[in-house]
Amino acid sequence: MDYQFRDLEKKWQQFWAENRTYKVENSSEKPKYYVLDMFPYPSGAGLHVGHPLGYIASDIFARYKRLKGFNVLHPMGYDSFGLPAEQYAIQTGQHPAITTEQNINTYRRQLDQIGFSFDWSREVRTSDPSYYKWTQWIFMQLFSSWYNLEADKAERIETLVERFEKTGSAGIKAVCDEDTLNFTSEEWKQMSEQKQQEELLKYRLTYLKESTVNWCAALGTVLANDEVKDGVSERGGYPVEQKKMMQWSMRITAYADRLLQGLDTIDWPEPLKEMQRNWIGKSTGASVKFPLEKGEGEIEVFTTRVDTIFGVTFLVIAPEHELVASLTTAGQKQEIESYIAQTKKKSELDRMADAKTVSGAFTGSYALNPLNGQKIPVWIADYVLAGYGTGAVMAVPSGDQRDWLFARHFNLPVIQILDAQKDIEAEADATKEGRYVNSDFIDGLTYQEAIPVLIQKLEELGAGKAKIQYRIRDAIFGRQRYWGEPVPVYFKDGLPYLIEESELPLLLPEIDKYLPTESGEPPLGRAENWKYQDEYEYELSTMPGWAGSSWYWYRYMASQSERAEDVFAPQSAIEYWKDVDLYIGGSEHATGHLLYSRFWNKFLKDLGYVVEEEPFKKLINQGMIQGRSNFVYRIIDEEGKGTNTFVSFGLKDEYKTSAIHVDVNIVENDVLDLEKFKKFRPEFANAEFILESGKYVCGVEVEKMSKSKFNVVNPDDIIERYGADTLRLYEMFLGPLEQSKPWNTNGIEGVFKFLRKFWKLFHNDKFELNLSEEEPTKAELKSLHKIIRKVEDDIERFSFNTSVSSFMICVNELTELKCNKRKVLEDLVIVLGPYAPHITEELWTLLGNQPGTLSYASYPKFNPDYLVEDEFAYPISINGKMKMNLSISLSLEPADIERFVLENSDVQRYLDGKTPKKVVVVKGRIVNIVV
RNA sequence: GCUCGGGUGGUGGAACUGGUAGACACGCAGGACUUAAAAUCCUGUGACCCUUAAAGGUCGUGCGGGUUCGAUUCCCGCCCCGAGUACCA
Repeated sequence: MDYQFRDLEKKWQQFWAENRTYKVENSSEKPKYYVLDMFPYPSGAGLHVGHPLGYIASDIFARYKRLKGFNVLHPMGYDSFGLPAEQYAIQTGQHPAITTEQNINTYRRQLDQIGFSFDWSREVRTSDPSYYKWTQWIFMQLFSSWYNLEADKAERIETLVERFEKTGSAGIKAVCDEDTLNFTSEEWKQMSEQKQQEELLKYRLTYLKESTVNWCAALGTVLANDEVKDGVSERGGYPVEQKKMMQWSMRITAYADRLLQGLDTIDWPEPLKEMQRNWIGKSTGASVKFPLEKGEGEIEVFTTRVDTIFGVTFLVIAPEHELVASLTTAGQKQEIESYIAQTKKKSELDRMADAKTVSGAFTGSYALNPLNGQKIPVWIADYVLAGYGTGAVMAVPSGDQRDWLFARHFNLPVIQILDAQKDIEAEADATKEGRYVNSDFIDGLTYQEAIPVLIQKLEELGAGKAKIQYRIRDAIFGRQRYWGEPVPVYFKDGLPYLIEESELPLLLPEIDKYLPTESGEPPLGRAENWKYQDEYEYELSTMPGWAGSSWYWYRYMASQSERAEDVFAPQSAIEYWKDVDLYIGGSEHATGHLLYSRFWNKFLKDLGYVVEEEPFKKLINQGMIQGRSNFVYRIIDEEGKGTNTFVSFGLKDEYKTSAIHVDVNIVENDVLDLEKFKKFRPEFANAEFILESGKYVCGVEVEKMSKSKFNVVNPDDIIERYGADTLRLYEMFLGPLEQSKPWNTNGIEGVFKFLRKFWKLFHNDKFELNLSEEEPTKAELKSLHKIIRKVEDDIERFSFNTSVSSFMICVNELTELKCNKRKVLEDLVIVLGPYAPHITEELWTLLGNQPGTLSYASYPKFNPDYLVEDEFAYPISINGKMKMNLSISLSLEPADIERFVLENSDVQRYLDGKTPKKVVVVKGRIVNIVV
């Protein structure tokens, strides 16, 4: 039979499903291996050709690991809560659950067609109540915990209550709100229940807080910082404003340092780790209090250069700083007010664009340098951000360029502080070299010497202390949305209480419309009779998109039968699978999903529910597949109107034209299918063409893959035409996995031809199975063992594209050798299996093996003996330039090789009578003659 | 600005620790088979020069230097493209 990929692929997909070929158990003699993909959000558009790239790579890896004798967990599911389904619901009135279900069905059909070896019995959907029950449960654990800095881990809130009862608030080191009270154990016991709860909320790992949030009126919701880009919402591009609201927050800051430390223990791409480090933004320095010259109070600043404190010539506080009003003197009032008004007008965007222009205003007040009593003017300026540190900085113009520019602009003094500073009249010099000058008691010291002296002095004076500052802020956890997990909380006397664990899941109630209520409450406010115990208000916001994805890899560990148990995943399963060995997904989740997941994982570990500190041991980012748009060029007449004539790309510069996107699916190798083009749009029905060499060549541009650009390629179409095995191989063949690249179908024929050629190795000209039982020759074994080793090496370093090339070389060689020997082909089938599972399953059975056993065969053992050569064609170079090859026995030693080479008549000819100055011989590598 | 990637034929890309640059594939050109086309197979294909041909030569991995017998690979300086991030004190 010819290579009938359609029948054959359908047949095997059905076989795998019916026989549960890829179902995996939570125990095995074999070592475990967990291969995870970032699960998709099931959008209405279905999969395009870019989505499966990572899935194909992970599937190859999973299949390879099975062949290598591992018990492989390789699951898939859906991140099925999210905004698009809700937007669609608002427009159409259809319940998001229904459209989500439909989209999932499309995704499943598309995924199944590609031949993935997922264990579908472990599928998860974040919007399924049996799943979000446990998302809610984790929320409850966070609510019931506090972060004990002494133990450096999260603990049950009961341990905090015990300490309050025993010794009051004294000596408690916790990550908590700033406004916690000081009380004795007696005072604690005297407090009302209400008061106690209020106090405890300041310690809980998820807590209510009035926060300034990114409010998007158009979407009717609050957005996380990473959902806002350039002052507008990432999704939809609507304006975002700052608004104060009571919000659920997650105390991720408690884990800032552990999240940073952990990065050194995991095998992730360096750029991604760097992004997380920047996001966490740890800086080591000191906080210093500058007392006010007049009246009570002080201004606290954070600085990483406390050593420059004697160079401070002014303080700058953010325009939003709480002291601005009280510091402003009558004389400066007008100036300050007009400056604040001016900054308020500027959007976030303008502020960034304006980075170079210096602006600010003097408050009229002074503070005192705590170390020498110097009078220091206090200014406001918008280059100081209210949200970072204390919203106030000490300005050292000689050491900081921004301060320097500010000083120049407003004529403030610049004091040199280190003798190594260069010309500080020209610009600031932030050096730490040299010895201090103009710096009182640290004069003459070096940077290293000065820091401890200063810190000690500041502490003595009570004017400051060493401090570590983080950029990361607590994550806002509430969304004023419908299609998300309800928060398992009700309110009594204005304070939040958890519902009982036995009452989980708290189901998402039905509502009439998916919009906020008239009074501006979230959509859940529309639910009728939705009250806890018919009495108390439920929390009306829902959880953000990242909640469900922050722990899903644990749910996969629970097998289908274990899902019924009353736990998110059985302890035995967690102890068996432990963590994800390989995680593949896009780098766009660097500071969202991947940070929150690490946070929840550490929290679950602290409470003893999971065993590993880090959830994802190794991570690979697959590159983005961009679209490759094609264009036709319509000729424009003198009046500037479009004509009905289209000119080929190479001739377009001879005319006035406009470029029009054309559907890439009617273009092949950049040549337009004219008939299909005429049917593309009615207006083109009578189109005329100016061709070059009989063809219409289209223009090309790389853009995002999107419907409006007519450059979306659907995997279904590729599979229909070439089959899934070709799609899988081709996606890998396209280039290195981690590199972004435009999708281009131009080379796919080559991969398809390769599979046909491979098929032919097993068949004669009449397509009858034709195998030989003879012993393989040396050349055949060499070809086979080259590929055995190559694929092993390639897969281990995630270089899938190079294996595909090597398969082609191997099949070319075997075709040349007319090799149809079972002993060679059987091993080759196993090696190719992970890449092209359908064709290999078919051939595996044709070879006489039990159907379905290929997936669990053993990867052939590489034998280096077959690759041993006794001769090597040495490249002979003269002055480093390759001239010729000479076959020389590998048993010869360099001295003999040198003699042999120099005696050779062709070499003599190249030397042209000159005597070599030096001959470099590297055995088995190269000979270089220097003349 | 800072951080991280990346610049190799007409195209996608290969070259793993410094050792034959351009594997493999697409495209293109020519040929075989065919009434013809598709499919398939064969040959050639970095640029330039020389030559009837065989052969040979020069240049060539973004640019300029350096180290080395030898550099796409290592070092220094610069240019360009992409991604992330940003008055972070």
